[in-house]
Amino acid sequence: MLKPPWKKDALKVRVAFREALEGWFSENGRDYPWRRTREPYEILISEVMLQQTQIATVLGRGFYTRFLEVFPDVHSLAVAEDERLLKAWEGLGYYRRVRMLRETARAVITEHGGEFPQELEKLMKLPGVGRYTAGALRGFAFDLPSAVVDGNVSRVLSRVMDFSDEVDSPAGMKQMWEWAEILADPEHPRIYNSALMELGQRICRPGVPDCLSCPVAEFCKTREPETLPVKKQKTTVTAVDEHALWLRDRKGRVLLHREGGKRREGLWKLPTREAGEISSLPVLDVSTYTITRYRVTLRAHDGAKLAKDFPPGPDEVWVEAENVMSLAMPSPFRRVIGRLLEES
DNA sequence: GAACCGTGGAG
DNA sequence: TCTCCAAGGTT
Repeated sequence: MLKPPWKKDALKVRVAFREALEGWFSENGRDYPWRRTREPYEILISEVMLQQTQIATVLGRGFYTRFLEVFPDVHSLAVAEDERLLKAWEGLGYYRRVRMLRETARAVITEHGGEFPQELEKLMKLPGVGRYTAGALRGFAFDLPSAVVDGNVSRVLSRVMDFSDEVDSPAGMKQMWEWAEILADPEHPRIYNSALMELGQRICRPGVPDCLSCPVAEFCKTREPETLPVKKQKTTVTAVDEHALWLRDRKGRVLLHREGGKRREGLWKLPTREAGEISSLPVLDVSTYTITRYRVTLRAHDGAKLAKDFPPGPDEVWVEAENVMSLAMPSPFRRVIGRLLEES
């Protein structure tokens, strides 16, 4: 599968590639908090936080440090209550991740005697830990041989190997992992994996990469890096309307809805209704947000004119105004509720 | 295999 | 305003 310059003297070329990459990293690698620890628990928290989330978001808003202060080890996380758990994750999105983190903490305790396993297969059985995160844990925490493929790595590899098929199809991912395994450095897993990912983040960027600064440019086969990687066409965005209710009782309490279901259980929002039920009520606030393939226009309607004995629906409860903002909410609702509370 | 799951920054 | 997409995983 390998082509020039990778075909001839394959082993020698691989070693040279690793050395160039690791040499660059040793001079230019950045200092992140999760690179200062070898605690698998702390590494895991960082990896899960960083899934589909930029480093600047995790670092800039203090999520990582704060989470570890609240939940410093698997034991504290294993017994975390929903409210505190979700509050520590509020603003990061993908709230199921933190729920699975708690499940993983419990599994480490009950199935592994409180210590993280080191085998890839056992790591991948932990909830929310897939092939990438398992490989990252092995490499970063234990410095054991491992390959990683994330968005950075697949971009780097697609360019280095001039791979113009879709990288995010099952076949494309299979190819990425194959190359990642071949190229991985069994002797310096931690440094090599860090270097490869940071190269993708800072040099081999999306769009137009900084090839003049690239330490492995001589190994790179593509002539058109800006055209790679090729990704599957995304589904079109659909516009939808969401009608929420802003309702306060005589004591000033606010009616909120606590979500059920597996994915969003425990997150608080304004009660929502079908358009026909409340769309004629005055609109207090209009905002838009995007969730998966929907662009949502969220209207908060004034429920003051509804019957006084308006019956709350299931999972809808009155919350003291001063407690509202301390609940964990999806960001769009948090913003709306914050605005409406200030106005009144 | 496709859909789903959040959010904020960059261009 | 709009699109892309970021240290992915689950269903």
